[in-house]
Amino acid sequence: MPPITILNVAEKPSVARALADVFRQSPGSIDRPMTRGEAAQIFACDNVMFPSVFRQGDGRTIHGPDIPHTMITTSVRGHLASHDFGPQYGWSACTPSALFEAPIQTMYKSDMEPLERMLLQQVRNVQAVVLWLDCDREGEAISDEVREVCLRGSGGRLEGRIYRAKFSTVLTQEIQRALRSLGRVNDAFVQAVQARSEIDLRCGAAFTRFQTLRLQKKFDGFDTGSVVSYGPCQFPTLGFVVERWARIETFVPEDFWFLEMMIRLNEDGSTVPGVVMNDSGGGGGGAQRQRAQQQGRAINLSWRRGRLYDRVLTMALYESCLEAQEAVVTSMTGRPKNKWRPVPLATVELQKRASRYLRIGSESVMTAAEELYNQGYISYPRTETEKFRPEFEHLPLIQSFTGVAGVFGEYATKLLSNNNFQNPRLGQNDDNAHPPITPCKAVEPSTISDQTQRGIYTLVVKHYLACCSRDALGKETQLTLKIASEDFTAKGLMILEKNWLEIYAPWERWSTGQGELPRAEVGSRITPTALLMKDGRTTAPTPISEVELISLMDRNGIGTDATIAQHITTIQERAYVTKDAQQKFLPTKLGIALVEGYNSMGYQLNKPDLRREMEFECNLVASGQKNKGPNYCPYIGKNARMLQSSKCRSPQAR
DNA sequence: GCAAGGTC
Repeated sequence: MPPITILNVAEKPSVARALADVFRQSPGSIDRPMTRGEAAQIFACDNVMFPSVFRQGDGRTIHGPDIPHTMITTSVRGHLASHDFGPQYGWSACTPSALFEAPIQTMYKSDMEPLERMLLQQVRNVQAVVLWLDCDREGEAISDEVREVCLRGSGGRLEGRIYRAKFSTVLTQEIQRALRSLGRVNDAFVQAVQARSEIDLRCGAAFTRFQTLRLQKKFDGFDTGSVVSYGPCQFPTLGFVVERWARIETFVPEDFWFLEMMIRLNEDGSTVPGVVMNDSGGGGGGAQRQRAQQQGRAINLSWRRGRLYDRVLTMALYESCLEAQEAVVTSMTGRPKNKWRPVPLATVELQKRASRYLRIGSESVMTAAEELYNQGYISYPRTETEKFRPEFEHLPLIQSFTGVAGVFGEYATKLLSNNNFQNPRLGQNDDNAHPPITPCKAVEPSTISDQTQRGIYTLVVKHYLACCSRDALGKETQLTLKIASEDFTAKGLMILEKNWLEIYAPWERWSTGQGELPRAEVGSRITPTALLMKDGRTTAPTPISEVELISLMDRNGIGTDATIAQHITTIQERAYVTKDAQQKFLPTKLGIALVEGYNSMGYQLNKPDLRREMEFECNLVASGQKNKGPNYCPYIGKNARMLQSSKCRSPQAR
């Protein structure tokens, strides 16, 4: 087979650049100057030794021997196509529920048109196309969009010559492997994404119009400029905020009682003698107790039962303890305890940690991270990956930090000496498209002028160095005493080696409680210096924090790592929730009214279940068990029926 | 004037 020209298309410029670098490194290849079109960079390289790609008569893809190809490499920027209803389905042109049936048009928005033109032009001169879009479901759908444009541009000439590469990292070996095992676009994945997209558009637009128009009609002076939007992700997000608020509103405080014990022990573990509990002050007891109270170390023990909501019962137990006078040491344990270093950093965890440590909102985190990524400070910031590939070279990266002044330099130097470096732990998730979020450039944070970016960069570096460190080591001692029928315990920790906690200070600490406890002998008797019955009252939960909100969304599959922050911003922009001075979220009247309005009609739209059901259905489509046919979606049916139901038609009557 | 998903 003669040498051919192959067009390689990536999902984003960074991957295109990395791919082009791999092609360039092929021995004997001849690099052509990069052209920068109006839409994207286009890299060209002649004489690249790679497997020849072609299709057999039966449609199967096989690879031929390595022969020199010309590789043209470029990228799109996410989705090429967008979808909307036609002009005849404008706001005033139809009833909202008509949107469940209305035809949907595919178009290329103005910012994507130049990319479309570029692809149309490039395919004229190539004999094959390889799609290097991210290897996730959304990437498959974008592959389909690119494929469609390429077929159109080639007038069908490239039919059967458009291939899908499956790769998880842009490294020479992986790219060669991918070229030897080229496949086709997975149509089931594409259908699943299209189904999800169509449902989101139909439901979102229909309900948004319904709510907006209905509320405008119903309330005088309703701000006509604002939209009362509904979305399958924004609504459950609002639901989490309202749910917490409702728990606070309906909270009823409860009284509780508990016992507390204090003892004194000498550091060698021996008991402090002569302490009389419950002493009335008569005789020599008072002076004796005073002396004893200055000896040894005071240790607080907490009640094994925690708390009781029954005063009389607590009182009875308390009295039995007072009567018993003496406590017996029932166990004394000391065991090594480690505090594990974190797993490599993914997007959602970055957002949570930035909120917790730096009080930066998730949307600002992503803006700053994006900017840091564009300037080459950190790796791609939108990833689920929590494990490094085995070939990742940690030592050179850590080495690059040894030259940085300040804590980074000092810690990196330490990490490289005395075998301190440890390969990072493997987290659970992997999007098979990107590495975990990692620093790419070693600098002193003070050289970054933007405060938010500086904070995020510092966090990424500290987290990475912590990942490459040893676990923190400690020794935990636990002392248990029994008095009458009741058990009391005290825990103490001694930190032996801080390791990763050293670089993660001051954000991460390890509470040592009362420090290492003196070793008391099992069976020895101790008279407490105090035994108290205390009371307390349960307090209402606080409004939901951003960290909690992100966790709930993540756990319930509301949004993705790249969109969670956007949904949180949306419900603020729509004036459904506000953020208070403590960075906690409270629903507005409008937000509460929307959730409770649907609830009172019997529709739990605030719950994440609807989204989960829909994702489940889409998974069936992705695995080929279901079709995205005309009647593919009970979700749409359910929602259409709801909007057409009498409850939604005449809310005034209710 | 609507969604959520990519990416910048």
